[in-house]
Amino acid sequence: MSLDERQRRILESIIKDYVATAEPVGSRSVVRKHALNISAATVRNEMADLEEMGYLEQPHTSAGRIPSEKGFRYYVDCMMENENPTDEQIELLHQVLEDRVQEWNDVVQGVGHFLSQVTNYASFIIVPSVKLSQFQNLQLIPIQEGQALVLLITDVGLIMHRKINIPKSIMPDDLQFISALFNRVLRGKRLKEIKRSDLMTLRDELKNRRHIIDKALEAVDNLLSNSSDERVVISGALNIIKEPEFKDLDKLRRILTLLEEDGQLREVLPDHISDTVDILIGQENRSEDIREMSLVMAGYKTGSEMGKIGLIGPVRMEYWKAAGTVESVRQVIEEILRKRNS
Amino acid sequence: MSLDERQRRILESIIKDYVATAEPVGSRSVVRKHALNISAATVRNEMADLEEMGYLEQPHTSAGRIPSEKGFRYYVDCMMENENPTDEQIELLHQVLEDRVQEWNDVVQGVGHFLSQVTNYASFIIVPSVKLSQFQNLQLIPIQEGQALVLLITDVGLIMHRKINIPKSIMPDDLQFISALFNRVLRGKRLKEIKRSDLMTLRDELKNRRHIIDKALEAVDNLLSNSSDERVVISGALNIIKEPEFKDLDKLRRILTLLEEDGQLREVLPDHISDTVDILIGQENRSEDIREMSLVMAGYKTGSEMGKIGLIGPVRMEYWKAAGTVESVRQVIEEILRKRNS
DNA sequence: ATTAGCACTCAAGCAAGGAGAGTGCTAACA
DNA sequence: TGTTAGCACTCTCCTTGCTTGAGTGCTAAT
Repeated sequence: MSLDERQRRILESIIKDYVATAEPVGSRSVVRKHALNISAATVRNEMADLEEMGYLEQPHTSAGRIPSEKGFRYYVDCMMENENPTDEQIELLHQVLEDRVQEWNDVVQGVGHFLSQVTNYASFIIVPSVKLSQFQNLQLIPIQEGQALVLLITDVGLIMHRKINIPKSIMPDDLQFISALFNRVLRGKRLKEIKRSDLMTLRDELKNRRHIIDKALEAVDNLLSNSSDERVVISGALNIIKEPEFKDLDKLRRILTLLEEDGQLREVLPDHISDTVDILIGQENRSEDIREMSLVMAGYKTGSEMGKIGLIGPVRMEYWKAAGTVESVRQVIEEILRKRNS
Repeated sequence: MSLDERQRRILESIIKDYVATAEPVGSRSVVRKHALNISAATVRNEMADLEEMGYLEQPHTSAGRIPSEKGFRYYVDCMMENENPTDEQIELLHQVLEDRVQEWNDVVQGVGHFLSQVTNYASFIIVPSVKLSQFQNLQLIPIQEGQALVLLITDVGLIMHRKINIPKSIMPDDLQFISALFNRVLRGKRLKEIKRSDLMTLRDELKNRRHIIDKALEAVDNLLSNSSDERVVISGALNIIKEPEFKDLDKLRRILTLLEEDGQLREVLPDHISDTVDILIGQENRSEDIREMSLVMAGYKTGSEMGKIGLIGPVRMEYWKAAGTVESVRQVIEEILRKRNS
């Protein structure tokens, strides 16, 4: 059932051609472009065989062949060599990110932009929920008469804050005392595991400063409940408008909506993450809605949790380039995260 | 040159019909739908007059009429009554924003979402640059062994922060001292007016703590140069995909790109802001790129600066609804800002 | 001033025909 | 046995011409 060398070369020719042009590929153009020493007729015979085996298909009798999803899968699994971004591109990415190591949002933005720019596909980045990180440190900081800032810092260095009003009678020392109290009770807990009951025990401990404690509790509660769940950031969604497979306005709208509407993409991505590059082609996708798209993605480790980056494009995708880019970017991200946490 | 009552009613009929259906309106459907006591032939005569005056145009001889941009302009200026959102909708908006008053980003998000949801057009919000606000307060806060947080607070209550490494020998008191120093020099300056020279004088003042000062200076410098300029946030860009005038893929792509690509929309908007609702129809727009779109927008005051909100849609727009919604939302925003700064 | 009637115009939709690309099959060839 | 040239066949796409229907402008009657 496996292919001989000539069949593989023909399959590859067809894939490269079809990916580039989005047109069915005829026997003549296979010999013309790839100068194998065989005639078009021979290629036709091989193509018929490849079709029978399911690697190619024919839109209609008198058209050329296009690779089937099985054909792409075979190519990806058995023949493909990743095409990495150029050194200049990687350099560029580093430069863009260098200034922003501290601003995780900007990093994500920059990475997404890079992915979609380089590949011309839509990119996505999944950032693990803040709620999975741990409470490290809380501080109440006086900022002006009658106001204080509640500052909450997590183990991965994320900083959240909220302003509260406080009675003017409260002294900085009081604030420090209260901060310490918070820290004692909450340190090391995962944010999502901090329950209202924890906050309540806190409240009971210090009856005489009830008012300010309440304010602080409220702020913390608010911070926790407003802190984002897993976030999905998408870049370059408009790239898909160029693909001829979406010249149908209705299809286009469905896909763009899927990409733009918050959370919709998340529904559609597989849960499993490996730390190598995963590729899902067309029908291999779990969800109906992207059965005519392909995914190329990889996981990255941020502390104890995993995030994902990836590309989404038509089945007729430059998998080699997509996979190479995703892998390179994954490495850069992990490097940055290492730098950031040190 | 001004229109008599009957002409106005005919113009209105045609506008309402055309906006609803995107099809040229014939004389028959004018009488049918709006039961004036006149015949189609009479309407035809009036329509010919209106066309001569430039309020209507005819795509081709045997089609109905469509309103010209001049026609829309006349309607907007002389006949239109705003259609405000329902009380439930306004209530909804308040609810959505209530929890988020402190998180300006979320407010902007929510407002944009509301605007585009209610009107089915793309919305934009321009947030004035942080750099225009004033330095109010800087604090250096120890967060763990060897690390401190530089906290910068502006007059409108915006909080920026950056982590720095510090020698372990530095005590909290040192940090406070340095903070005070910063505050003395910088208080009240506009962020964008803080020059490197200011920072340098600071540096010279305190030679013996040079190292930590340098770190802090670097952090502040970094915060200032990375703080965003005027920001443009767009919501519901995909709404325009529904409009039949953009069934042409190429047009659609141009507009969507304009909307999605950072900063492109800003280029295209007029600089002038009034605090009532402004409407720009098609060719009235400064920029070539949106000469087939219309803008409905208004300014809102945030402290001493002005921001803008608005809608962007096809010339065939429900101006009444757009204007009503923009105006209502403007009021809600100002209300929120008032609450927030108090 | 309004209206009915009618000839005229034009876009959109449909069918028929030709061109072109590409196939599968057959028969000849190494 | 594998390869190749040749040829008839198929199917899409494009063009052309025709028909249909909506809507107009003009004229003559009210």
